[in-house]
Amino acid sequence: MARTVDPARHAARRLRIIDAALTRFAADGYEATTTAAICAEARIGSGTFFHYFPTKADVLLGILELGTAETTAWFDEQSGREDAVGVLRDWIDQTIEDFSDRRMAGFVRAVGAVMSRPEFAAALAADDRATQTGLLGWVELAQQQGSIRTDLTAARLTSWLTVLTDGFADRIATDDGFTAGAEGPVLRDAVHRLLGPEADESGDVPLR
Amino acid sequence: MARTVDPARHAARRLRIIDAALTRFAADGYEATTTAAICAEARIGSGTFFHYFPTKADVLLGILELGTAETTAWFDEQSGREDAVGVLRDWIDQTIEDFSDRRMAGFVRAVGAVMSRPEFAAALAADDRATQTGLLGWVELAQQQGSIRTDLTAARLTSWLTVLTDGFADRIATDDGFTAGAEGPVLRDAVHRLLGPEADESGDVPLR
Amino acid sequence: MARTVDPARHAARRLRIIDAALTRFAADGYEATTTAAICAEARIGSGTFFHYFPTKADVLLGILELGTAETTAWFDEQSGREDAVGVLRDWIDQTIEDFSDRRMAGFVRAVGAVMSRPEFAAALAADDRATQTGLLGWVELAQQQGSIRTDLTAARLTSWLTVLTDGFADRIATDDGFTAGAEGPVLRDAVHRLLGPEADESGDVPLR
Amino acid sequence: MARTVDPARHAARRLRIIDAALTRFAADGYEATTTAAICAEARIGSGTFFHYFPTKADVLLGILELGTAETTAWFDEQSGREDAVGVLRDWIDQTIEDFSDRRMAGFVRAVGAVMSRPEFAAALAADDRATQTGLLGWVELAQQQGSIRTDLTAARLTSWLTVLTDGFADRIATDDGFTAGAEGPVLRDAVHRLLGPEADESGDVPLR
DNA sequence: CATGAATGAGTCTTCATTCAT
DNA sequence: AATGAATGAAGACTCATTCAT
Repeated sequence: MARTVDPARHAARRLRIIDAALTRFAADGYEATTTAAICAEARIGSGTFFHYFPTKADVLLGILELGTAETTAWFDEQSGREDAVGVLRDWIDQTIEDFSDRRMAGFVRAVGAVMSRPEFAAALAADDRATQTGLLGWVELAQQQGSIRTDLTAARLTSWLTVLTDGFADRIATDDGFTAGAEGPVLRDAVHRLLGPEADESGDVPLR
Repeated sequence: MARTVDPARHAARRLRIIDAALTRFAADGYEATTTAAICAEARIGSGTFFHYFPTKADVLLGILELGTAETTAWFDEQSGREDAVGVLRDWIDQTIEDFSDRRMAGFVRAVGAVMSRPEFAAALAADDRATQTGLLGWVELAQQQGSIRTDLTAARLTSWLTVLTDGFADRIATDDGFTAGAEGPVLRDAVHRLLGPEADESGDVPLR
Repeated sequence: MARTVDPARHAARRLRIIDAALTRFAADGYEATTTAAICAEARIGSGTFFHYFPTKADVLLGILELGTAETTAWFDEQSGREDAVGVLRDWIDQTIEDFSDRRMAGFVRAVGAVMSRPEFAAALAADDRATQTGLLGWVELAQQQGSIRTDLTAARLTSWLTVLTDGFADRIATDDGFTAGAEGPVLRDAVHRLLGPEADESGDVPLR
Repeated sequence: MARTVDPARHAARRLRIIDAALTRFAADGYEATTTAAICAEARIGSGTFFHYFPTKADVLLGILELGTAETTAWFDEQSGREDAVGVLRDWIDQTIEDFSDRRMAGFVRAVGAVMSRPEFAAALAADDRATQTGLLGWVELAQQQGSIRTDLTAARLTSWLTVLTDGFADRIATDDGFTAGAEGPVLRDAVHRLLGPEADESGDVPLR
């Protein structure tokens, strides 16, 4: 008789809206996506949407927080491992897998444009921090283990890892001929080259 | 008798609007930028804006076309050179210089979000094509000259060059501590590493 | 569970907007009427207006279509009658009654000015066709029955009936002293005279 | 050496603008006609337009005043004539000729929609008054001469003459198959029938 | 809880008009 | 006198959000 709110049902519906919003944001960008479009994608009424998220901005924040949480969780899972280079390699593989869903690459571009709004800037910064922080420890360890170059600080190397993954996502979003599947191995190789030991002043290397 | 239209004055004013729009787009994104904000930035009335550009979209297209034209012009200037690797090195330097204006990095992110609109997609594709085409010849030449790796096609290598520069721009836009000036040398080194000869199956390289 | 949309309520509201628009169009003309004025007249918010009609033009089209439907319905009701002249007389009476609402006369003038826009031209042509087609059969029958002149084709006579009614509407809209009530009998007489048998070359009739 | 203002040149240019405006108003209606369109039609710059007419409304007023003046002049020319019916017949012929220029019919419809603006209402009323006043004397005289019916006052008959001519113009503007040339004779006949002597209670006339 | 009709603030864009040349 | 670049007030329309059912 008592009306029990089913938390599982609530969470499922929330996720469904988040997924619909992710799809639309990735396809059209945040500003160009109307709440009506999200509702249509999620097959719900507009009233329902605002039951779950007080504003449109909150869905985006919800997505970003989810992403941040996943990143944090992933790194938590790795804790205890000894093979720093292995963790970094697994992280790259994870990134490639994430971007195999083309929506993801599109989404990353889409939200790039809303960084200017403070509400989003904070969430994006938190997301970035989760990745940077998560990586930093392993980069440091890899350096201590002598597995990777030490001429740059661990922090800078970490930033440069994201340079590669962000550029990878950009390219997937831009270029139909560039897919995570086909170019993933090159990404692995590129990271390897980036982290490799500083060159001995050997001879005739290109572009140095 | 009639007042002669001064084309120089017209072009100057047009450029001023383009510059103002670039500033606002970079800061707020395309959609979030109001025409009123562009007018305020350019210190003109709204009527004047639409005197120069029939719609808000046309300013963005104008900016993109300008960029494409500059890219094309730059590669035209290099024609006749023999040192493919030198051209690539200069291109990197040019890119670093471009992104020393932080607006540029912000702008690149900002327009990433509007790719979904066909009108912009075409212009962005043209822009991308100008860069890819411009680079392709030099990458091929460098390969023929034995200066860079040949295990990937010239086209793929070219794409990967833009992976690096796009990621570089993203990072500048995202991370206040990451500047074109400070990280430019690392970009040069990263390109060098990316293009370097395929590794002999030596031994213990990280992440391979 | 879901709230059932009440179609009656929707139709009523739609009609209310149409009525408000008719009032404003008749008073100020189509172009000079702002959507804000229609909303004020209908006591609704601007958003509601566009909820029912996607553009301002669509309200006008809605009004015209309603008029066309009413004309068609009226003629459908007459089908089966034998007294062609009676039908024509009733049509005149109906016209007089319609124009007893001065808004109607004003509205007719108002939309005359927008004929140039193709979207409206089509609707106005359809409206005109409904009247002409509806009348034509009865005019033909009246001719066959020998009740009216036959020196002009039925189609031309039909056109001339609308010359009279259009002119009647114009005059009502133009001249405050000219009302449908007072001049209706003259309209009936004028139609009678127009349709009367061709004059035998008798003698001294004016203006012939 | 002295710059003499050439009044003839000025008047000619003014007329050219009036003619251009008439063309555009007739085609598109007053509100939908932009000053830019008038300038393009007249092959002048926008600045020049406002040299001759302080506002867009003033061109329309200029056109209307010109029409009123022509009407007045026409009736002035007839003064002294004895054949009232002949004058009315000539007036009808003049009307037919005027509407042989389809622009005129379009123009009449076009301005019908702007009656609501007081500035125009006054000019249109003046125009109407010129016609009504001009006709009234001849209608009265024709009645005194026993040439036309006397069961309606001269003023009402005069109004009904314009019902016919207004309706005639409407139909020309509405219906491509209805031209002043082809239907002019019917207009003459219709006026004749309208003004003819009251029917003796003869027999079975239609629609009475 | 779920819905979608209603709302109005905010945007892009048009266009009559001004004014320096 | 003639021009057209510059202006900003005003209008059509969009869309996030509210709330009665």
